[in-house]
Amino acid sequence: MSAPDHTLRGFLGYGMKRAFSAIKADVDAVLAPFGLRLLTFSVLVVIRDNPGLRQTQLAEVLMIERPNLVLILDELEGADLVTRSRARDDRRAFELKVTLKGRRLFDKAVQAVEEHDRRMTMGMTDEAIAALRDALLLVETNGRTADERRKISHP
Amino acid sequence: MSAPDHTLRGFLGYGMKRAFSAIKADVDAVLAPFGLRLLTFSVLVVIRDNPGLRQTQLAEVLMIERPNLVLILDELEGADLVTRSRARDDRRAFELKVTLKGRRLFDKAVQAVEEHDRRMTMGMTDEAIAALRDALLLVETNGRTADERRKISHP
DNA sequence: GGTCGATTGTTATGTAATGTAATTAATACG
DNA sequence: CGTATTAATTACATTACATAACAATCGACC
Repeated sequence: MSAPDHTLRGFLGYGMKRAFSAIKADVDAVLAPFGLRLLTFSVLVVIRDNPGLRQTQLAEVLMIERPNLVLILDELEGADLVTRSRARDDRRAFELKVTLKGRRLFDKAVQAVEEHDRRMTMGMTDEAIAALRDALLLVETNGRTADERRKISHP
Repeated sequence: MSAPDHTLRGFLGYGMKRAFSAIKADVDAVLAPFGLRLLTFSVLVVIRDNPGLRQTQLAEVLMIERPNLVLILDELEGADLVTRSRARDDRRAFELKVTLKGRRLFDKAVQAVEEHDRRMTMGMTDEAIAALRDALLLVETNGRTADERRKISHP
């Protein structure tokens, strides 16, 4: 009687993978008309929130490696959504800002993603949504803690 | 005062990405000593649950494309964990089974992943864990529903 | 009973999202 | 000043996917 993936569904990691893959497909589809995807949108949001941020800091916030940002920023800069300008006090670094065009796109994209979020949480109460957010943060923390432990024991 | 990713954290998709990435890193680390990763472990679990399953059905359960299963099964077969045997009633198809060695590894890996799950949900009540599972399933369903809608309107 | 469309597994190939190592330019500091 | 460090970049590898095309086989139909 049980579904063919009954046992597999018992593991949290698999459930997360399936849920993430579904929500990512939807958010990417929602962002496609703006020429964005989850990753580039995330970059845009963080720069919008922190004008003048440098690439290293941005990479740190997003927990991705610096080299991976280069192409993403090339893309956003090429689309005239963000600018890289050399920092006056440190000529190695670039200060990142969102252009006017980027801000306009950002506003529309945010609206679309908020709508998407509402669709993804359809059928949940506000409390349940808040509980989900809390749970995701806790899992992330627990996962990162385990990761730290690993890096310390195998340095 | 707000964190540099304050706005970004407001979006569910990003929270899911971060949580999934953290839990995946941990489960992969947990499975590494067994020569497995989340993906190969998932395949092993489904075959263990459904002996005689065929590749097409397996791909359907896991929602991955048939070609991508080929290398994974080569890997598991090469490690003597699963067998492919031609189906008697359809000589195009293979029936998949877990070997004795595979079953032994499976038992140990399952224990390790259950322990990992407990670590990832540390700090949550049983009710909160159940609520998280329900929420993930709902998000997955909502995401897939949206996907269907897209495929119907743009066929 | 032979032909043809569909299906099974496979090969070849492409892409997105990650990671590491090495390079260059600029800074920091003893 | 010179040496180590840091910022961004380049080059490259890997993992997890997807699509297209193909050979063998099946099944249905005339």
